[in-house]
Amino acid sequence: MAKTVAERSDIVPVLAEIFREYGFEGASLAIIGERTGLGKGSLYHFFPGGKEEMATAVLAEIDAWFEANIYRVLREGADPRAAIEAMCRGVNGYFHSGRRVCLVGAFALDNVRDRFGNRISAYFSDWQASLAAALVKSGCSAVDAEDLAEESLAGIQGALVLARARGDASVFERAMIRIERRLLA
Amino acid sequence: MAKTVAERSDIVPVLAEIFREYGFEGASLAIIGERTGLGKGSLYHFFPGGKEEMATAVLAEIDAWFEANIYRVLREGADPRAAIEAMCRGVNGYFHSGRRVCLVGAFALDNVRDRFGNRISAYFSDWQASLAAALVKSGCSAVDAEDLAEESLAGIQGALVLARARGDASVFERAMIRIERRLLA
DNA sequence: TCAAGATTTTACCTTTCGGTACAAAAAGGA
DNA sequence: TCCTTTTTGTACCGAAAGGTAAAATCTTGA
Repeated sequence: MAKTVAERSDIVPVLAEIFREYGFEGASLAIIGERTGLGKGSLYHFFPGGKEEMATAVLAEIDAWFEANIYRVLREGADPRAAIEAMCRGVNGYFHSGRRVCLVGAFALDNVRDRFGNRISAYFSDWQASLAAALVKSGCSAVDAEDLAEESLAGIQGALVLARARGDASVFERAMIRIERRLLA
Repeated sequence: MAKTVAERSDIVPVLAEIFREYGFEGASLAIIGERTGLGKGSLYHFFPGGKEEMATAVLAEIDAWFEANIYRVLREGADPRAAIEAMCRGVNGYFHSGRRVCLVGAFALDNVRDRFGNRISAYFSDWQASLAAALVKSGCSAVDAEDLAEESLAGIQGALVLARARGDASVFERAMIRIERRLLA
């Protein structure tokens, strides 16, 4: 197999950032080509399915990152409180303290939701389930854990919306502090 | 002035629903024409500025609705606790208990945010300010009121994202109950 | 009734969209 | 080396996008 000048795995993060900035429909092949430095030929060589396959790859990578860095720690970490703290730190870093948008959330509000419905739904389900698991380990009842996890996820997503709407990332940082405090209470 | 068969004011709500469903870019003139029953000629007669003017009109109408039905009551209502309860009821109705998306929030995450930045930003600022005003009247400190209002708005927006992502409107209803309880505590 | 304005129909324009075809070019292994 | 496979460049396609122009039709007040 020929050595790839540009690996598929190198392109996916660039695609992710493009989709975050322009949305699925707004990310034209012209923009994608420009930002990745790849012509249509190369793009369709790596992603024969076109934009849809690109977005699927991006969502898969996001899913893998959260699974490895957030969900697994929450589910399997020895110290649940430490895992929750790590989640808050990790999430804050991932969203660049509120300056970066959640692609999954943006897709959920967009009309592409139907196309990627399963992945979008799974992203939040997995997150909520693993967070609730950590909360149960730290002494919560199962019902309270589910409820608190759901509230926290909504708080995060909403804070990202608000931060972006007002052009003020500090909204997100304040939200994360509130959420962490409540999760550890 | 000739009697208008279809008033501009009759079209705006239809446009709003279209933008909610398809987003700004996704709402093509073909779809708009089909759903409003108006040809391009009529559309450009009422909205010479094209899609941009349509979206501006929709945002203005949303703003007017919230000002008349939510913000004003919060600011000027005699009983702040009753005003907060009315807000929760009104918001729950407006978003169809979570089955309807917040257009302003969706625009905020979209790449059209820059184009309508002022209106998007004002929507949330006005909401937060009026809610905080009601909280202060009900005994909150100014700082706590701002913080609690911000948290509530984020909770609402996040719940709309989650409800849409999981295709489960009950997420939103649970969130509204939590938020109302906390606002009245 | 009739002129003036408001509204709609129809046809058309340019640009850009996602996607395809295919040949040229690299790259690697034998 | 040379043959195979992988990767890229270029040209092209039909469809759909947003928008324009102007004639035709309808409404209404005088």
